Amino acid sequence: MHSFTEENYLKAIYKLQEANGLVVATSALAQVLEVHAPSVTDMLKRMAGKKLVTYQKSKGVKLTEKGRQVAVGIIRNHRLWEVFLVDKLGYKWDEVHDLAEQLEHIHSEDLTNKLDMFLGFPKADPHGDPIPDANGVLPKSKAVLLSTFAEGDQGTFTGVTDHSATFLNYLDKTGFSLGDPIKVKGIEEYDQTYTLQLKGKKEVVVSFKVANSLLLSY
Amino acid sequence: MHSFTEENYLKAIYKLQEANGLVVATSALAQVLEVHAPSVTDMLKRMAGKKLVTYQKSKGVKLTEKGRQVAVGIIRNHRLWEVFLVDKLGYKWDEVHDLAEQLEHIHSEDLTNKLDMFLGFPKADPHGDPIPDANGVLPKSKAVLLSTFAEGDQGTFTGVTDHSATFLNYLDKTGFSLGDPIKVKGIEEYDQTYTLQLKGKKEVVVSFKVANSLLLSY
DNA sequence: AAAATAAATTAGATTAACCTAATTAATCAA
DNA sequence: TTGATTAATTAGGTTAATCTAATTTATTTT
Ligand SMILES: [Mn+2]
Ligand SMILES: [Mn+2]
Ligand SMILES: [Mn+2]
Ligand SMILES: [Mn+2]
Repeated sequence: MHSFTEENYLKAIYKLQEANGLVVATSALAQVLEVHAPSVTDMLKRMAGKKLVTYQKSKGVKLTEKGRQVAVGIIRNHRLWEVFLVDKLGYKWDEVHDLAEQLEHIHSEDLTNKLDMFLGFPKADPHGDPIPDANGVLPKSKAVLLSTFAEGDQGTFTGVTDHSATFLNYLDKTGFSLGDPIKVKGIEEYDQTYTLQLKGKKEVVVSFKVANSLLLSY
Repeated sequence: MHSFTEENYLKAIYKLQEANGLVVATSALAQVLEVHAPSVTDMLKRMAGKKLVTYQKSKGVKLTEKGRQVAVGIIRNHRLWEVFLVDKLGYKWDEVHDLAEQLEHIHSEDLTNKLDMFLGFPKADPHGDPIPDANGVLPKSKAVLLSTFAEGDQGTFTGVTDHSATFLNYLDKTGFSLGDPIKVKGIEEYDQTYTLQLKGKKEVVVSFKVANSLLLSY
C-alpha cells in the first residue's frame, strides 16, 4: 500500500495543517520529520504523483482528501494502540508513544476495528487525544488551555498539548491525573504562576508553562 | 536495528536450516522469499558483513549465533501475536498468519515480554507451534506425523505441518480441533487412506496427504 | 572424463529515500 | 525598491534492495 515513510509524511502534514494554516511549508516538514529540506521536496513530488497531496512549487503542500483519509487512519491506529498498551499491557502514559509509532503502520482495517472493539470503543487515548472513528471522523475537542482560566474557574483535566515523557512524568509526580477536577485558586500577577486545587483538596503551584500545556473541559 | 528485509531473510534461513540440512542454498531462499537468486546473493554478502550469517561463495549460508538469536526472537514475536489475535481479538487460526508477519517486526523486547505475560505465557501458538522463551530457547516438539501411525494407534492432535488457510479450513470443516484425541481405526492398503475416530466418536476418512500434515503427540 | 544441465555469481540497471553543495525564489528591512 | 536574509529547489551522489542478462561454478549424466 503506502510505505512507512509516506505515512509519516502524511501524518506530519496533517498535524501541521491542523496546528497552523492550510498549507504546510517544506521547512516545517523537514524539522518535524528530522530530514533535510531537499529530501522533503523530493518526497512531496512523489506523493503528489500519487495524488496524496497537492504540491505547488515553492508554495507548500496540502493533503488531498485521499491523503487526509490515510493520515487520519494512521492517527486512529496510533491512539488505539496506545490505549491497548496502557489498558491491557500495563504501560504508563509516558512510555507508549514510540511503540505506537511502530504499531500505527500495521496495515489492516479489520485489525484496527477488532482492536477498537476489544478495547471497548474508547473515545480518547491515554493522553486525552480523541480517537477518530472507523469513517475517519475525528470529534473536535472543545477543551481549552488552563492558561486561559481566571481565578475561581474550574474544569476537568482532559488533555495535554506537550506529550513529552518529561512533562508527563512531572504531572504524575505532582498529582495530576486525567479526568480529575481542577480549580484555580489564584494566579500570581508577577509571573502568572497558578495555584491549583486538585482532586482531594490537594493544592499545587505550577508555572505558566505548565498551565499553558494543560487542556481542561467544563 | 535490523531491517524487515534482513529479519525475513534470517527467519527464512532459520526455518530452512531446521527443516533440511545445516547449510541453506541460495535458490531455496530465493524461492521462499519470492525474490530472484542474484538478490539473495547480494543480501547474503551484506548480512555476512554484519556477522548475521556465515556465507561461503557457491556453498550456501548458515546463521551465526547472533543471527540465530534474532531469528528466534522474531519467531517468538510472530507466535505470541498469533495467540493475541486468536485469543483476544477473536480471529480464526487460518486468518492470523499475514498479520503476524507484520507484527513480528515490531521491535521491543519489553513489549514482547509484556505481551507474553498478558497472554498467560502460552506454550504454543494457535497452530500448535511452540513459542520460544525470552532466552531464545525453543522447546523441541516430540510430536509425530499421523502418517507414521498404524491401525489402533492413538494420540492427541497437537500441530500441523501445512499452515495454509485452505488446509486449516478443511480441518475446521471436517471436525479436527487442536488438543482433541484421534484414533486410527483403519488404513486402506490400496491408497493409504486413513479412517479416524475423532472426539465424540465421530468417524472421518482422510487422504494420505492429510495424514501426512497432522502432528500428534502421545 | 567430457558433455550437459542446474545453481550461483557477476555485471549493469532501477527505485525509494536520503544526503551536500550550488542555485533560484520569496520575504523582510532599510 | 533595492539589498539582505531566509526558504526552497535543482544538481549530482549514496545506499539498500531489487531486477535481467551474461558468465562462471558445481553437479549429473552419459
Ligand atoms: Mn503518541
Ligand atoms: Mn497519545
Ligand atoms: Mn504464522
Ligand atoms: Mn503459527
